[in-house]
Formats: sequence, structure tokens, C-alpha cells
Amino acid sequence: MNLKELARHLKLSQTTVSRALNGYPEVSEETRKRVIATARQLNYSPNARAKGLATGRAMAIGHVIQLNSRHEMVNPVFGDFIAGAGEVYADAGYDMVMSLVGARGEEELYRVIRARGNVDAIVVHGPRMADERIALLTDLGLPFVVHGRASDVTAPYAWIDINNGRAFKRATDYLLDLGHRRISLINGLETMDFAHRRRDGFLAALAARGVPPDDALMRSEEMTEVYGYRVAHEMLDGPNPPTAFLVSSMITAIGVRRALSARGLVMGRDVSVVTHDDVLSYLQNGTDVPIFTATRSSVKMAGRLAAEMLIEMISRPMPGDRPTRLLEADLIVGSSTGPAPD
Amino acid sequence: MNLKELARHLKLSQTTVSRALNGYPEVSEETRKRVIATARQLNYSPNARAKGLATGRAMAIGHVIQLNSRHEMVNPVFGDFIAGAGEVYADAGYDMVMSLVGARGEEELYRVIRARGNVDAIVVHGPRMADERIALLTDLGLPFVVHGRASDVTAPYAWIDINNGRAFKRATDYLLDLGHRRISLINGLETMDFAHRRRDGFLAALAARGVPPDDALMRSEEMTEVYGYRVAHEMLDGPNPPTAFLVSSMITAIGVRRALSARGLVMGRDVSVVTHDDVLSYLQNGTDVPIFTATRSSVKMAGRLAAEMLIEMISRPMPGDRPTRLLEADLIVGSSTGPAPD
DNA sequence: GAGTCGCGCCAAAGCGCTTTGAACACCCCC
DNA sequence: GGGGGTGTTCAAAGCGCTTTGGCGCGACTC
Repeated sequence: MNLKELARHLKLSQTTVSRALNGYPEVSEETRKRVIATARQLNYSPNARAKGLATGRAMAIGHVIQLNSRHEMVNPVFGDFIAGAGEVYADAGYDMVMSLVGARGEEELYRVIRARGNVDAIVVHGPRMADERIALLTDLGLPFVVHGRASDVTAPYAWIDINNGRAFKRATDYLLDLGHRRISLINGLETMDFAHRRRDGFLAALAARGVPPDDALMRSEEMTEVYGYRVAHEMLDGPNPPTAFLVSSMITAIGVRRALSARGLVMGRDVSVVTHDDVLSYLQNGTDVPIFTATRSSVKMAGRLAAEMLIEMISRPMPGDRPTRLLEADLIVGSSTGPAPD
Repeated sequence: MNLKELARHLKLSQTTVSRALNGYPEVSEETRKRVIATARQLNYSPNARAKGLATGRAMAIGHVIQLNSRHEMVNPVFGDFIAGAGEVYADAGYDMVMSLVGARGEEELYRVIRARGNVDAIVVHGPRMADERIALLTDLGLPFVVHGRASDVTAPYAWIDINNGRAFKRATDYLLDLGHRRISLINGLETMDFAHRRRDGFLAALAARGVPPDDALMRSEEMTEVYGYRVAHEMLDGPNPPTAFLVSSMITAIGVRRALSARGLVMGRDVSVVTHDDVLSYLQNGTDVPIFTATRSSVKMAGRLAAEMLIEMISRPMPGDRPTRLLEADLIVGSSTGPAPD
């Protein structure tokens, strides 16, 4: 069933039918009702490609997942982010199209995406410190929102991010207040902008109290469970073991917990752990009392907001419009922290 | 840069340029080379919508994520599945388009997808026992592959699945061999086909040894971490506590482990745990020695295979062709299991 | 009653590509 | 020298939609 057939059925022109369906005023209410009813009855929905070709809009938004070339991992955060974004897209009639790409060939991919025109805009995931994608996309004139920021990029661009620096500063302050002085930072890859900011927050808090940082207590890797396990063991085996861990992801914190429990240490009594919690749906941080003391910010909500920003940007484009949104993370207290042991 | 401009540049007709780029034989090698070189130089890539309109093919594959209406969760398995599928799509030049939908309105969505024509095929996720989607999609003539199976559907359809029944039977046998008689099954939602099959495998193993099943030891819920924690506590508090847990997901097993450790029980000595391991990238099951004894099958690999099946199906369609693929799960022994305590 | 206006509708062009059918040039063979 | 390939190119139609630019008609104004 296409427009032509539908029009023939209704004994109307394609023009009129099209206008009726798209809510244009120059068609009588009566006709419109009749058209809509018949369209529904005959199960008509317009062909997206033809519509896109005619309007120049794809009604789709792209998400490019960059697979870490070494590990080819999909960050679990991603699932919740697109769940949030997807809801908004669905309501607004947008499709979500996903492309995977290795680290190489990403520039090419963006050019092709632009030329092929099958998305109207893009969400940039996992920005690095100096992310060339931002300049490239600005150049290409493809609207985009960055989930996160790129510290080394000075030109304006649209982004949504949590206040990573502030969150990790507060978390560190909290541990310092509890008397901890040997605090380990188990961070994500510090080529990632968010990890860099978290480290800055951590260091700022230490500096403010005159606690010297210790390189032996700072790590930066992809945030898997086994990473947390391994590093926690290593540090606790070291000459100057930490009394507290500040961890960049729940999954890694679970690895830390596993190491503690293997050593017969009780979390919150012998060793404290604070983590960042993205509020992933399958990995809720406990129920009434949180398992982990955590900096918390829902990544699903971020997805929702990013989608809203993007749709706003493309539906009423204003030149030079680069909305930004900074979300504060909550600091929630769970049972994984306690006073530093003597 | 579009085809017309490119043709003008080359002083050739659109026809010739199109043929040259698409590898048709009726254009001289010399011309083809010249065309390809110029196209690259001018950064030309064909507009996907126009191409799709002309060819009738979208070069895109749809994934419909059904949000569980109560919880709105995105199963973490999903991320790895699409990572696998996405690699294959990228190589074959396909896009991946994702739609979210609540439980209601799913039928409508498939009709619209079909009519809008922006995907050539679909992957059906999370099949239920009697899944109406299969009949619907068959009816609509939209090619699809089911990730999993639907036990109550008798008509043929394409699927890829792991042998859930066999895997859970083997896992149960393994626990029985270790002397366990009170084994708990912490399953996923049994409206889901995979969960049902796992239960069947579990019960079959018990029956074969004459061990009567105990309803108090079987649960079926969405596989979150807190679910495992809560249920493990409940069962261990019960009148006839289990000596072993068979768990449907690593994340839930982590919850079980947390409960055990809170009770001062040592996993593998006091209580045994076997889980299913989807080999999620951020949740590797230990390194040298697995943490959990597990039935193991990579969901990422399943994604890859599903994508290959689908692309094969749509690139050379054969009527009535309904490929199927059954993967066996490995049973790997980790340190979470041991002989039943006396 | 002529002119004007707005309403409701339509025919046709155009979006950027593929593909059909044909044209043209060239060569070979009898 | 005419017939038949063969190799290379092209003009134009068509994919299903939107949108421009009318057109006819009844209602209103003076």
C-alpha cells in the first residue's frame, strides 16, 4: 500500500492525501478524517526512504560505537544510555541507527555517514581528551551532541556530561573526612576525558588537605571486573597498602570487593570502597541501604536528555546553537565505607 | 556531491558512473578506474535513501528491543550481542537500526517497520514461549532470525540458540555428581523461552537421579544482581537450605556470592554456585581459573552468527529457507563448586 | 454584477539513485 | 560491402514521497 494506491482508493490526489496525513491546513477537516481513517484501515504508513528523499530528512539519529581496538568491548553503560535515548526517539518518531567502528577509519565513517545522509544527527560517545571527531563533525555540518566532553577542545560544541571532577572531589573528601590518607584511585582509561576529570578531582581533594598523591595507588585501565580484582590484590600486597579505594565503575568495584573478600577483609570496616554508579538497570546498587558508597548519576537519564537536546537542535536549527548540560552526581552513602582503621 | 555532479565532472552520463561504481561489466576498466579515483577524490558516497528507493533495499537490519514494561531494563547481554552483529553488518555494508518498544504496541511497530521499509530484515530478541511475533513477521514477509526459540511455535522459522536444556542438565548433573541434593534454581523470567528450557534441563537431571524437585528452591525473575542476593538469603534462611545454586546469569550469581559472603559462607566450600556465563566483555569470569563454574557460550558470537545468517537470507533469498543453528555451551569448572558438605 | 478572496483540491516537478532499452562505434567475417 | 557481433556509452523512466504553483468555485465586498 503506497500513497498512490491510497489516493486512488479515496478518489483524491496524492497531494491532498499527503497533506491530510501531514496535518497541513489547506485540506478540510472532513476530508482529513476520511483520509486518516482509510489510511489506518488499509494499514498504510509512508515509505521512509521516499519520504526522506523528498524532505531531505532521515528521521534517524546515529550512534557510533567505537570499539576499543584491543579489547573490542561494548561498555555496559552504553545499553542504558541508548535505552534512555531510544525512548525519546520513539516518541518523536526517530529511528536510532548504530554503527560500529574500530579506532581506525572513524574519520572516513563520519564522512560517509554525512554523505549517505541516513541520519540527521549523531551522538558522540566516549570522548577523549583531544577528540578530533568534534572538529570533524563541526566541519561536516552534521549536528551532534557529545556524551561527555573533550577538555582539549576549545571551540564550542553541544554536550551533556556529569560533573566528574566535582563528584570525585567530593568522594575523596568524604574518604579523607573518615580519616583515610592512603586512598587508591582505580580509574578508567585516562585517555578518556571522563577519567581524566575524575583524576583531577581526586588530586584536587588530596592537594587541598596536603596529602601527597602516590603513583603506586593510581591505575587507569578499561573498567572490567577482573581489573578491579587484580589491582586491588596488587595494591594490598604492596609496601604501603591503601585503606580505601575510589573506583570508577560498579563492575570494577565488584572486582575489588571480590579481592577483599578473598583476603578475608570486610568492606566498610577493614577497607573502604567508593565507586561511581551509573544506575545500570541490571546492576542496582543494593535496595534500601546501598551496597557501595557511590557517586551516582543515571546514564539512562543522560541518554534521554541527550536525545532531547539533539531533537531540539535539528527540529529548530539555530546557527551557532550549542546547548550544554552539566549534571551533578549525588554522593550516596552505603555500607562500603567507614572510618580508617588505626 | 551527488551522482549528477560527479557525472558532469567526469563528462560521463549518470548511468555510466553508476555502473562503474557498482562493478557492472559493461564499462571499460579504464573508465572505471577514472570514475573510482574521481569519486574518492571528491568524497562522493551515494545517498542511501535514494539508493534504497531505487533498489528497494534498505541495506539496514532492525533490532527491536522490547522493554519489559515493569522494569524498563536493557539486558546487558544485548550490548554484546549487537557488538557481534554490528561487526558483521559493518563488513557487509549494512546499518543496524534499533527500535525500543513497550510490550504493548509491538505488533503495530512491526507493521510500521514493514511498511516504512527502512530495514530489510529483523532480529527478534528475547522470544517468549508462545511468541506471536514469529507468526506476525512470517505473515508480513519480513525476513527475520530469532535469537532463541519459541517452544510453542511449530511453524518453521530461522533461529540461533544455545542448547539451554542440555547445558542446564549437564550443570545439574555436575552438582549431583558432587553429592548435592538440595539444589536451587535461580532462573530468569520463565515466560522467556530460554528460562523455560533451562528449568526443563534442571528438572530432567533431577528426575533422572530420582531427586524430587522442591518448589521452594526455584525462582524465576528478571536477572538482576539484587535478585540473586535477596533470593539466596531467603533460601538459606528457609527450613531446608540448598547446598548449591544454579543461576541463570553471572550478574545474578554475583548477587548470590554477595549474600554468601555476607553470611560468612565460603563459595565452593560451604555452598556451590554454577552460573550461566554469556562471556560479556566487561564481566569476564576470572582469568586463569574461572571464578564461577559455568555453562559458557559467547553471546557476542551468537550475534555474529545471527547477522551472518540474516545477510545470507536476504542476499540470496530462497523461498522457505529457514536456517537454524544450535550452539552447545561449554561446561567450565571454576572455584565456585565443590563436594556437598555432609 | 464585477471583482476579490480564501478554501479545497490537483497536476507535475523534483529529491538522487538504478535500470531498461537503445544508440553508436568498431571490428570481423564471408 | 553488408550483416552480425561486441564493447561502451547514453537518455529517460521509475522508485514513493513532498511541495510548488495553479485552478475552480462559492462567498463576500462594494
